[in-house]
Amino acid sequence: MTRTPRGEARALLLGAATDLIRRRGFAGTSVDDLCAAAGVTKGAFFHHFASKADLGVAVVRHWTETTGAMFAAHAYNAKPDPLDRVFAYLDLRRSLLVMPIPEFSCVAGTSVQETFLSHPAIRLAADASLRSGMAHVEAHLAEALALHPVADITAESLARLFQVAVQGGIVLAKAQDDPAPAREAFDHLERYLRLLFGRPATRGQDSA
Amino acid sequence: MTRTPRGEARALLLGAATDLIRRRGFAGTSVDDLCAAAGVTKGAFFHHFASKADLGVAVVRHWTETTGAMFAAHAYNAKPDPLDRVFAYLDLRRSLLVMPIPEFSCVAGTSVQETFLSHPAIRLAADASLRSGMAHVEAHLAEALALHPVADITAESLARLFQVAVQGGIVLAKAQDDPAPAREAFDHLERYLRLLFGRPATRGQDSA
DNA sequence: TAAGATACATACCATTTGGTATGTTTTACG
DNA sequence: CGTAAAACATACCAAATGGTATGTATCTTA
Repeated sequence: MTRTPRGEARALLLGAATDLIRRRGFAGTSVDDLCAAAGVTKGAFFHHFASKADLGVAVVRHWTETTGAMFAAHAYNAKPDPLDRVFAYLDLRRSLLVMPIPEFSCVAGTSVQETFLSHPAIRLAADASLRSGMAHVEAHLAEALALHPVADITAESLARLFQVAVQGGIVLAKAQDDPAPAREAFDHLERYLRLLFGRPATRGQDSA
Repeated sequence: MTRTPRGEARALLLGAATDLIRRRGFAGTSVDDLCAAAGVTKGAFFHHFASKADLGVAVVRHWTETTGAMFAAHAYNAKPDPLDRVFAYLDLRRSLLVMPIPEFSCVAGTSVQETFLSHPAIRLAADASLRSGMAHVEAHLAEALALHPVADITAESLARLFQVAVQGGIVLAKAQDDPAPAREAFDHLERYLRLLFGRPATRGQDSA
């Protein structure tokens, strides 16, 4: 039986925490659960994290970095038209919904629901995480608005609406045990954008 | 010191649970916490509820009934035009956002995030709760669509979008410690509806 | 190569957890 | 009135909880 190589305990714990928090939430996941899932001992846990709350902050930050890198690295960022990039981003988000629900649910969104009062540090990390996700779309939206201004609409405001659709979609998907409402939320968001920007769907390229 | 009158322990526990779950989540709230907040002993708790999970199901159901009654009783339901009722409902939801965040956050939405895998009964109750909320708007939306059909749009689908906006708005509000993103989500939703139904905002009656 | 320093593992602890066993008091009702 | 069943309260328990104390192996670096 291969011992877990030295120096990886922290990464293993962050990975396990990402998984378990998405399944059971922060309070619903014990330190022992984390250690067992990561295949490390409690000594390793408290060597790397001062407390469970400290781990919570670290996971949310780690989650922010990994997901941010994933979206930043994607091919659609090369599209010339900014609004095309926005729609491609929506396509990407829709494509993620084929995975099991825990795998597309959001660590930051789940954590902040339970910890926004009890663990301010986690709340702040979650806030930064959601803002980071918004910033990605906001950049494309700002360019699109520069090319085609829309009255009373800012890129930040629309970016926040994206996050609302993401987070709300996850809640509905969990409740219904079905990703359909999340997908549908993105469809409505796309339709809203097409109405705002005056760009009707091209036949065959809209929601498949 | 007045002893808590007989026969009210269950109601007190449901009230305390509603409050505490919105603040700390389901797993983050202990049975002792509940009893202390309700001013009741553990004996009373386990007399009325077989387990903590059982209490969870009961709170979500209780929450569904009370909020459902609140919306059903509201004055705007008497407006003649169904789309006016939809916008009035949005106004009502916006007006709720002046309360502290825990008081407008959703018991069902918060609970289902952490329990959708571990407690199927709670998940089902939360699903029913969210569906109940949707059904309310859906009725008005169906009438509005009957008067003014919109291509590829159903009342159910739009009602789900309302829930997505509600739940997503709560998540963002918690993360930012500010109800503004929730309000903004409703503003966008209203704008989307006005675009779909071809009813521009009347000067002075739109979002204040 | 000696010597910290880092990265773990093991064993343990006080407290909290959900839950139970067993009372006592109040109410419904024949 | 008597009696049974609710509606609680009190006391208790085994397990799980977050956290600590202390040990040991590995790595770095002078």
